[in-house]
Amino acid sequence: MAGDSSSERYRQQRARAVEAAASVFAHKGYHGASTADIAESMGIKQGSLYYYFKSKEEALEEVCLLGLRDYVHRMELIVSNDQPFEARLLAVVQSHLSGYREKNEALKVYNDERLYLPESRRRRLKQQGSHYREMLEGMFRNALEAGVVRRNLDCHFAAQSVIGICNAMGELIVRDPQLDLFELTQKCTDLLLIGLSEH
Amino acid sequence: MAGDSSSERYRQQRARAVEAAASVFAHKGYHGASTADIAESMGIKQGSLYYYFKSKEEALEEVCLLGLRDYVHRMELIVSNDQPFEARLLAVVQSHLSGYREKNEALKVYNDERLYLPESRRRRLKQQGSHYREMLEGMFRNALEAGVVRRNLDCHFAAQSVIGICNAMGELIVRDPQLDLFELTQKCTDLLLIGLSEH
Amino acid sequence: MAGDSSSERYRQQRARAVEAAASVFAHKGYHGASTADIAESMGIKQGSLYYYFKSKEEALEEVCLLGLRDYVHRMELIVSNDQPFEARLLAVVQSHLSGYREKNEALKVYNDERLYLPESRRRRLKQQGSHYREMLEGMFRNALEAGVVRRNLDCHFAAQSVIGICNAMGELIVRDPQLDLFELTQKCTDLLLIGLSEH
Amino acid sequence: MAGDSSSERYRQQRARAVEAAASVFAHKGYHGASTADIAESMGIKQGSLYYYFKSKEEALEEVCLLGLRDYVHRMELIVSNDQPFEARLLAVVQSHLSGYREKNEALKVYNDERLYLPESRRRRLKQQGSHYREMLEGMFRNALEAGVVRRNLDCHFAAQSVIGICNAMGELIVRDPQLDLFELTQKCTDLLLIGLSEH
DNA sequence: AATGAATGAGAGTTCATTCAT
DNA sequence: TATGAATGAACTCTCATTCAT
Repeated sequence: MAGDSSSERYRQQRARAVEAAASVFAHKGYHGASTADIAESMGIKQGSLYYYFKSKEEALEEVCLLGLRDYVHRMELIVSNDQPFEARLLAVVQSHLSGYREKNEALKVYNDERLYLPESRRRRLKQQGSHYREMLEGMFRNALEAGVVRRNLDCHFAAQSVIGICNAMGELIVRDPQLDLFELTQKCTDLLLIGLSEH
Repeated sequence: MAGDSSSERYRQQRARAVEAAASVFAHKGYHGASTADIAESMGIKQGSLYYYFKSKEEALEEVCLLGLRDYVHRMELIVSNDQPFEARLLAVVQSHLSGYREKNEALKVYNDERLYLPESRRRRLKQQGSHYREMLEGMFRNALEAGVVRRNLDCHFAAQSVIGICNAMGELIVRDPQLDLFELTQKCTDLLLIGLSEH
Repeated sequence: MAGDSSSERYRQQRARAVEAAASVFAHKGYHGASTADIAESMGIKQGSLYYYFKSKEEALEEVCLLGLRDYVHRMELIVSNDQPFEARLLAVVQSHLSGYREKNEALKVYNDERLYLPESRRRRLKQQGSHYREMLEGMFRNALEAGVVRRNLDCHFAAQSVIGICNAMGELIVRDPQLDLFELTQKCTDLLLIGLSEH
Repeated sequence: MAGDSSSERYRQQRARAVEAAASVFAHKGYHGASTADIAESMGIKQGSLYYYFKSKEEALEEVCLLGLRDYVHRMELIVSNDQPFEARLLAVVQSHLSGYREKNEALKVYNDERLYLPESRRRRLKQQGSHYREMLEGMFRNALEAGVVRRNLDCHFAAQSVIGICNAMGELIVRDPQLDLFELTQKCTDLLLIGLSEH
């Protein structure tokens, strides 16, 4: 009745495992978290975790992948849209910041812990991550051609700054669940567009 | 003869130990680094480290403190100076970014690893850290009164953004030792002051 | 209709399980092999193995028993036959060596791994194993009475030697599937009968 | 006073560790033995074992190396000696059999467990092991030229047989500490030289 | 001031085993 | 008859820490 019950259950539980790992890694860091923590957080015993992951490292990789997935996907939507630069930038910031709320902690883990993955595992991540930054850079290059950003703008630097600011806000967002994301998004976009000074 | 030779030597070695710990923590993270790593990096044996630190945790605390010390001190100098806002902001950014180069890796450790300290140990750090942010906020409030920044500016957010952008650049700086700090400082300050857009 | 189908199937599958275990134990050793290895080797899942064995230990016992069964049986045939000593010895060697090929790996497992069985389980094996050696010893005693072997021969030692040489060859046989068993059998028998020296 | 005390102690303890490992592996097999068993057998705690070995595998390698060392060395002496073939063969057998007594269990471990070492680690062993068999083979080739062994003798097979018989006796020797090695050596040599039959 | 040796707690991982389905 | 899921004990290995010297 309920569909492919056999592997369906597995997929569900594995998804739960990834989320549990995301949450634990986000709060304790990769090395600070134990597999027992993860297991407990999803209500199974430590050894059982290995039914879903071959290793702790694989768990980290999955979490990072999850963190990136929607994030990259949304960027693709934004870039393929036909809106003015300012609107796009707002969308980027909004997507990034809201990521910290919804997609709970996986994105934070990607930002903070991905370096603990061995080079081999990081490759897939890098592709997606670079893709993201390149799309952002491309957006700035378009804006440059359109004359809506400063002529001397270093697009690589600009992309990095957007990401940097958003990440800095991530700390605040995760720590304070009451924070008004709408307002924060505005402020970030304003800062990026017109800076802090009076005209 | 040559001064208080016995305890002088101790102070020197202990300073070396803190630096060694800073370097190792910066590269491997607190949990990823072992006391053996630290000892080796300063040319002594694992056990000997405990002559200088009571525990690994204490080492982390010392590193964080070191990371903050000059950083805060330089901010105090900047704030007490009588220069225009733009020059001060530039000085802040410059101080922050150059910190990643000179003051070795202690600042990076403070940023990335301080959360692994238990609440009790974090108190002293918080004082200094808050002090820093408050000085920065104060700087913005002064600028607000002087009318050189936007009337609706959220000073707390502004301070956070400055720190966030600088931290984001830290990644780049640590990774690429050839990077031109002067140029980067300019770009950051420009971004913060006038944003990315044309006018 | 086609016979007692239900339990017939069971018997077949169980036989397959014993053979699978034999193969895996022979290649990886008892402790080096996992129940998952065995299950995989017969195309079922780990848990299903317990439908055929109560424990891994029981599997080892069954394998050893299998390894001995035909081996002992053939010895019985040889001993009950009315041939001259030389022919009988040849037959023994042939039976032993070909055992490594045909009766797959169960005999090798008996030789190498039986010691991991607890005393209680080893009892049945010992009976059969001793029986084998005693038949061989008896063969030598007959030959001694018949005057076809050296007068001072220690029959116990002789039996042990036959087994020892054959086992040593077992390594070669299992490792090299091309090896000519007929030739090897000749060589072993020659060695045992006339030694290595010129007359 | 007592020599290079610092590393001397270490060397001694490490030697004890190798012997302890030899003994435990010999009785329980590599996979059946735990590092806790080894540690306990030398009176230290499990973790401390890793002060002497980087891994359990390294321990196995060291044991095998130890098992081979004297064994190979004695063969070198025998081969370089200028004695008649019969005397040399006796010496080989004697050396091999007595190895099971004196050099305690390391040789047995080499024989039974070396296959559990990964290819990379086995290389050094193989050199020594092959060296041994080749020296033995060479001895037979010399005897062949001198006409003291059968003209049609397969020297490789002969060498393997010597080793095989001796190993088979090893089981007996280890199990029965009272066994008269001198007598057993004679019997083995006789068997190898003149076989079991009357003339 | 520094070290070698040891410790013990805890980590990640494997695995024989169980059991509802 | 067979499986997927889970368990818990055992195992190898790491590491912060201690201490006699």
